Amino acid sequence: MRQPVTESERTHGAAGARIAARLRDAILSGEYAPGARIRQEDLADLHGASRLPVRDALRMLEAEGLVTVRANAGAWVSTLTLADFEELYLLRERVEPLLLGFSAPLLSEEAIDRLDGLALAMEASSDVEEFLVLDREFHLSGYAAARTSVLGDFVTQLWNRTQHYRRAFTRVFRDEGDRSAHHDHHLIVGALRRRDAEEAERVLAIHIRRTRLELERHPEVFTIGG
Amino acid sequence: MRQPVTESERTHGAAGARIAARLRDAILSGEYAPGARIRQEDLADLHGASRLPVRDALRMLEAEGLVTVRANAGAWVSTLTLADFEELYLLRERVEPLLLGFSAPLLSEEAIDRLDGLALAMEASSDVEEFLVLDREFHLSGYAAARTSVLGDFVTQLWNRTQHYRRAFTRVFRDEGDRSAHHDHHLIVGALRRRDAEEAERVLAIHIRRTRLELERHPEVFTIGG
DNA sequence: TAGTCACTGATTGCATCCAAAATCAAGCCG
DNA sequence: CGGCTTGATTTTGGATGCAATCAGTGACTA
Repeated sequence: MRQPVTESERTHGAAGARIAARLRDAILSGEYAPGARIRQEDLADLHGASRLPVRDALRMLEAEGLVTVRANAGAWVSTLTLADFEELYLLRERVEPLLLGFSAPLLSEEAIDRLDGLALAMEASSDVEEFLVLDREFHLSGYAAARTSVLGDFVTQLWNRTQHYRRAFTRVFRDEGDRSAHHDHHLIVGALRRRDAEEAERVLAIHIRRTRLELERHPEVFTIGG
Repeated sequence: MRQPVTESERTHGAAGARIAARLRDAILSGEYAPGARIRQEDLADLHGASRLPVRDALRMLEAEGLVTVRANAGAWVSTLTLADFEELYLLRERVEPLLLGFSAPLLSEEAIDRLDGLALAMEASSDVEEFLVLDREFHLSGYAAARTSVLGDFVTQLWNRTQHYRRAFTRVFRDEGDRSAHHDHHLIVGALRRRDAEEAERVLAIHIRRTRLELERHPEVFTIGG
């Protein structure tokens, strides 16, 4: 009856974890589109391994919601309906402020400076892909100081699941010249700097909600993979 | 580029899923204690299968948080620290009311009658194990009408992860003659019957928070597995 | 005597092979 | 001519065997 030491260790076989990491990046970068078929043997050949660690990798990504597996049929990159997306954003709206509450008091001044820089860089950025990277970096860095065992990973998974769809509708919203997102970001940084975690959480919740509501006016975004 | 039909299908190999289901039940029923070692070959022999579907099962349960796997070392039934438990209850406090909000308007009158019956049965129950079953049934039945794709499963996982520790401290709290939990249950049923979802959500949040706060006064419960 | 190192046993991880299930296309029947 | 059934192909699922890694024990040295 020996205890597993700590959560943060490599929990899986090296090969399986490597393949999972690369496939995850490929999906998040848009290399694999939602709905795309994933064949085990292709991945095995690509990584010079057998199909067994590939199966492990697929199960890991399935657990993260990035991949959908059907018995005796195969694996596909997960797709979201509009309802799914709204559900995930309702979750984000409730969970991310909680995580920020854990992180806020532990953020160093330097970390807050970096968040400020990211917010400014986002405003200056004109490239959608760059904006997506900066936005993700801004939010996840804001949570990075939190010492949680499940919350942090869960939030990252929520971001990963919605990544491709964020890409799709960011192209629409940015052209509309919506400035409120940038405004929110600066409000959050300001609250964090004043060590007013409650205010930061409040603005974050509104920030996430705003995106969801805007999306409801652009349901055509969800004609992507389905 | 063919779509996976629907979420609710068997997504895994039959053998792996069967083993996972039985192991899950064994863990939830307390047959395996937190911190207990799980050997692949034992499970394989027990189910008359090879170690391969067993590994699949372990990965599934790891994804659900019930099992902790370390590379080249083995699998253990997950243990929780007091901080972990509080984190999970903070999550429940935010997520379960959201799920109840999805379910409430879709609950039939018969379903609400059943909830009422469960609440009464809990009050009458003197056996801890029976109480745990009824409590779980009460809550999860209350959410059962929700047509969600991730929220419902997530909440079930939160319940499963905390199951063993609920068992441990329920023995303590019940002896103290705390009646507020029963009071909450009836308030929730009443609100549901009046189709006042907001009130039901509010009471549910308080109900979950109360348990967390009570637990903070009994940290000795967490001397269980580690 | 306490700390370190090497060795042994046990357990997991991966590769190969075979079986089972689903997909897809062609042929058949209504 | 369209829908259904049937068969071949493709792809996944599982069993066995071997290699790699880790835990635990004992002896050796300072």
